[in-house]
Amino acid sequence: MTARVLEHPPAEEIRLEEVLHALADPARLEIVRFLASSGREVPCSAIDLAVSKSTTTHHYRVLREAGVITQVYRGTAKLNGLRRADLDRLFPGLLDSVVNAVTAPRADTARASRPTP
Amino acid sequence: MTARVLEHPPAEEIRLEEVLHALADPARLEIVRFLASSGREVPCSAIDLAVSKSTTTHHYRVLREAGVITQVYRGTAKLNGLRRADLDRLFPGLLDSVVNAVTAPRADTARASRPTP
DNA sequence: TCGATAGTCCGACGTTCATCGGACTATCAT
DNA sequence: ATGATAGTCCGATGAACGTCGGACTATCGA
Repeated sequence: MTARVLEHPPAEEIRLEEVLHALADPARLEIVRFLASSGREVPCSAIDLAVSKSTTTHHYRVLREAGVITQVYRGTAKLNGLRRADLDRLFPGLLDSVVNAVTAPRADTARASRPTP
Repeated sequence: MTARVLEHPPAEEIRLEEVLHALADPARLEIVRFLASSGREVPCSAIDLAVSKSTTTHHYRVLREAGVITQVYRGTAKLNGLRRADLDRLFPGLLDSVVNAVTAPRADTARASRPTP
């Protein structure tokens, strides 16, 4: 059918509050860290999140709509990449500080086991 | 005269996600920026937020419980200060990047609107 | 003591959020 | 075509959030 094109906010419309909100979730932070460390575009399935498939889709959309990542269809997959250049220009140092931050072990213990489909 | 003491999370318990969430609100971001630029402790009333008094209290509490600010009673006032040392040690560069970020660039400079991955 | 000042606490209300299962669509390889 | 793979869309649900007014407490100065 139609080429499935995904909406991305132009760099000028990326808002700090939205970026911070997007980064303020453990699953999304994990995605961003993975993308930052891998340095390339990866499909959603490359990152094993502890949530269901629909929730995963939701988190990627939040990141894309906040301007944190790009998403491009490629075959049945969808490649996700960090918008590092845009973010580094708009908010210098932010991405690095978030990615490099050493996170303390969470007091909250039992991690929900991933639902079995 | 009960010494009204406020609970602050020890530095080891400050979690990045909570800090990001605390910073992801316009009112709270304004508070943090004010504190960062003033470089000293100021009472709540020093920052004129566009919300009610009870909402203001709420925002300061969120910041304190996330480990972003300190709050100390002094007379009828309550002095708020940035936990810059703790934050800079735990998440180097984060505070500076958030405080120095230029927010809301206008659309009149709209050139290329394609994301740069 | 009294008033003014500074902030807290307490419901309440509507919104947004993260999460899920399940049905669905799109693409590729065979 | 068929099946496998990858992700989307659609309600729904319960929790968290931002917001408010208003009554309340604590402190200070006159």
